[in-house]
Amino acid sequence: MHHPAELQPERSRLIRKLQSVADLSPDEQRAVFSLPMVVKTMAADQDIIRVGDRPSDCCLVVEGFVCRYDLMSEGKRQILSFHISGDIPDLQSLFLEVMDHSLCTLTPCKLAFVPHDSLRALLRAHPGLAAAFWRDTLIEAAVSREWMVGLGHRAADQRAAHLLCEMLVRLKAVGEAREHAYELPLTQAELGDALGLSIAHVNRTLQDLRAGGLIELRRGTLAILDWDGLKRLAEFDPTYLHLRDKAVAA
Amino acid sequence: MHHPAELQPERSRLIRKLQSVADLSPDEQRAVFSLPMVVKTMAADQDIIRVGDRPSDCCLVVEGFVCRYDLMSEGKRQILSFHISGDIPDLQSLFLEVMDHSLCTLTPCKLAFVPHDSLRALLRAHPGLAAAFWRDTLIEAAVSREWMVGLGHRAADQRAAHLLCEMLVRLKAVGEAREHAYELPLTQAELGDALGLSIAHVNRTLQDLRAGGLIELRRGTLAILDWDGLKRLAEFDPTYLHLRDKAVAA
DNA sequence: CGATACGTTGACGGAAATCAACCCCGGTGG
DNA sequence: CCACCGGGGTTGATTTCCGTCAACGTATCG
Repeated sequence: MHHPAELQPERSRLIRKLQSVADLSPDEQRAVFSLPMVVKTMAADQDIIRVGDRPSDCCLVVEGFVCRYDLMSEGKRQILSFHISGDIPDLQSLFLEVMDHSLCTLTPCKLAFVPHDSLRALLRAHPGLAAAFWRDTLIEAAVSREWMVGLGHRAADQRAAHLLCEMLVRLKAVGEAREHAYELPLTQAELGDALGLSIAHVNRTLQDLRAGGLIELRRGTLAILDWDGLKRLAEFDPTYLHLRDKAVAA
Repeated sequence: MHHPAELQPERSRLIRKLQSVADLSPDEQRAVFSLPMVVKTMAADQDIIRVGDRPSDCCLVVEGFVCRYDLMSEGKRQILSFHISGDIPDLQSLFLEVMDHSLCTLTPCKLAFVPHDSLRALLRAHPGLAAAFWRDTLIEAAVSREWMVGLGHRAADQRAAHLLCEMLVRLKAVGEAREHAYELPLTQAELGDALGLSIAHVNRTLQDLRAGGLIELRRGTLAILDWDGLKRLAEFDPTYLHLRDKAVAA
């Protein structure tokens, strides 16, 4: 039986992502191709799962931007991570019954839902895949730590610059970015919720980056004009993303 | 062959910790008891592993406080997590070759080093243990996210209060705390590096908490005088720690 | 006993929050 | 067709939390 990639866009996104993180054997790739999944499209700003839910599926992002977030009293929102094509942001629900944060779409999205049972069977049958997924959750944890460093100790412009660097490298790793440009369909309010900054200050910060000739950001498209300058400002070192292909980090 | 717990303090700390997170069968416990490990004592403020290292062992904390940290330019330090008896703070090195942060002792410590090979063999032979360890790494990630919320959006006193709540629950889960008191042998500088605050402000913040009748903190011993008040201030909800024994979270 | 590390306190400054307009643009409907 | 609306972006004035700096207190230890 054949599973040509062009007929299996969901599964091939997942494989492309896993390949950026670990080395999959042909056998393992085939196993991923036979994972059952239900594809669903969602509008922007819709919750996928909420705090307290006990999901029985995992959600694979096929197209669009998704984020984890947590709400606090007084309506403040902290965005905990951004997720792109190939990510499974709630993989943790395989092992932690109840969600300790929510998941929502930031743009219109194509999502694919995989039953926990099928995933568990896959991991049991293919230890190499289990290792790859585990590795991926560890990388996500590393990204969280890097964000902590930013929130704790970096100034606003460094923090923003670091996020822009990170997204470029991650998007390139799954082939969703050009050399020094990519689609970043986020509002300044969303950036602020991720960076721990007010809307007003995000605005001023982005203008500083523009004024410094580092970036251009209009209508959801980011162009990095001075990659070295941006990296230097952010003190960006992609090691923490633990990507397999070192070329990507150039 | 018998392995009485009192003769195997290192392994029993590990088991106690894993039991707080997952349910181990007698067989799995026995397997953990036969893990080879080399015990080592270290003074306070010593690096265990550094950024860039490629360790071939994992480090189990038997006694003492350990932290992960990352340094920035201008000597700023962000503490990324605290680790206590039973934790394996560098378990990730099983899957991520190169360290993206450092690990150091905060107090004199007893540490036990387990070769990667032995751990890998253990996980291969006991899928239930693999699940328990995976679950534990996911919980650590959840703790990081909770810290992100604090660093991004909580005021200094809430942030400090939240940390104190978290440490109580974690220490109680492994039997290292009394009802509302525990040893917290951290300097204000270390608290500041974790909370993203300057030394001066940590001092003021702790005095606010004292003045509010919430805590008493002297010579490394913390007494929580008003647990409900502290939880309320911190908006502390222990769900994110995903502990098995709900009683602990009271 | 002085050395050193940790804790405490105050004065001052700055980065970012808050509050409040205002602009621009695409969509919608009368 | 234009008026209106709402979401997103921009800007300025003011405030506040927290950092920085500097001094001083206090305890532990060789």
